[in-house]
Amino acid sequence: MPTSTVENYLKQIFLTARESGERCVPMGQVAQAMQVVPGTATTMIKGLAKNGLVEYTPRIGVSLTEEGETIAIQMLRRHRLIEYFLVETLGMDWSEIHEEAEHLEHAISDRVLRYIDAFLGHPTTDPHGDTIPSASGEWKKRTLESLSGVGEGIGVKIARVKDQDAEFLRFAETSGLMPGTRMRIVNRNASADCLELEIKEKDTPITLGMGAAEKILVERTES
Amino acid sequence: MPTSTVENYLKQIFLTARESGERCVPMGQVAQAMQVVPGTATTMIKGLAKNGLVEYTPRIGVSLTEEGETIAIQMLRRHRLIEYFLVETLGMDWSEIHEEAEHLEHAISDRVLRYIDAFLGHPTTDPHGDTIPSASGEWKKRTLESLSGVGEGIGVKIARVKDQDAEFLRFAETSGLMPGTRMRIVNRNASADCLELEIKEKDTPITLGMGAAEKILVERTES
DNA sequence: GCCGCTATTTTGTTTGATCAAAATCGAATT
DNA sequence: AATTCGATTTTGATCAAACAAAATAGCGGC
Repeated sequence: MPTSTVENYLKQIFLTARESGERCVPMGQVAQAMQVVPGTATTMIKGLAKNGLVEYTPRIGVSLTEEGETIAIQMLRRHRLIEYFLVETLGMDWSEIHEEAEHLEHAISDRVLRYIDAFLGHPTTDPHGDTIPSASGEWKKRTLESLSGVGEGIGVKIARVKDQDAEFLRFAETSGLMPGTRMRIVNRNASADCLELEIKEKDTPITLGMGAAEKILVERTES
Repeated sequence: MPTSTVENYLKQIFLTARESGERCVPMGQVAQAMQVVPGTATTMIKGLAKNGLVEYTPRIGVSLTEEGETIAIQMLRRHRLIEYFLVETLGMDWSEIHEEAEHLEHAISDRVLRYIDAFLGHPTTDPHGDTIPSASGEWKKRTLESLSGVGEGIGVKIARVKDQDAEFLRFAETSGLMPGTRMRIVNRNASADCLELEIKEKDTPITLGMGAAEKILVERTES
């Protein structure tokens, strides 16, 4: 059984690779994602390579093997199922669940996870709107675009909120910026670096900086 | 924050002390309860003493300080709340929850535990019939006797099943020997070392060896 | 082609938890 | 009192994960 640290490294490599579009992730980024000094990452990765979980090329970077990727995807599944559970069943606050899930995903056995999955009715997306991989490790992708790139007058539905920062999530929640929310871009002001939104069924429009808008992924509902 | 190993030592000392009625627990018993070699226990306990969680007298044994006891009781609370949750909410099997709870009790944050407690409606006893300490660390004691000591013809209600062994719990469950079950001792045969029981609202009587009967604690319902 | 910057790797330590085996203490038996 | 046995304590080693700081490799600029 991999330790929780190993699981985190694999998950982080997977996420970073997805983010950058590259299969191979340089050591520096691994270290940064894991919040450790570079030397620590090198040592760990050499260990993972010895166990066949990653392929490691010195001075180039690291990529997941089949086996490593399977574990990474399972970790994502755990994380998201747990988030879903904390919000939907226990009624926890959207902004406080990430760190809890981060912890719990390593502690919960497959058995308990199966029961939770069944109890929840096998959900397919978590409260952030991220897809929950199936037990066999597959998931459907969606074509999403960032809110920051959407033009004036376009109607969209929030699909995901990328940020994990509790502060931002609290703000998003109180403003109603959650997955599923439908809205329209009223005004787009590039020089002021902000967007004005009108949330469906609410009257006060919201103004959002581009930095924040970038973190919100949407699907178009009308063009 | 104490590590999970520290928490386990404290819990085990508390439980062993309760069991034996002595405040002070000899090292050998600590080692046995923790399933480590005696030397390991000595080293750990010296560490706990340095942190003010236990009082340690070499060659005599160890006892909990105020602070150590508080932590031990909180661990019991966590353990039992989690067991309750696994059985009542997720519908897990009575025989498989102990080891899960053993694990989870160290992983779940106070915050999540509070939510679980509220979700469950603040229960006061776990599925084994053990009292769940309140958040402030108190609990009511009951006067229980072992089934092995009850005379013929007496009606009793199961209050607790002491064993944690999955095999035994499975047997107990399929036989209907669970907390709350009412029954009567039909026959008591000291030389055959067994008891014959009649469970209320069932017709086939059950025969139980004294070893097993000892693990079942009951309250009298008639005398 | 050499210089120096940055990213990476090496090396040496630390901490927590464990084991194995050797040393030692205490009490019961002779 | 001396002996012996069982329970404890000490000692020395290991393992995983981390850090700090020194060593090094690779690449762009001159």
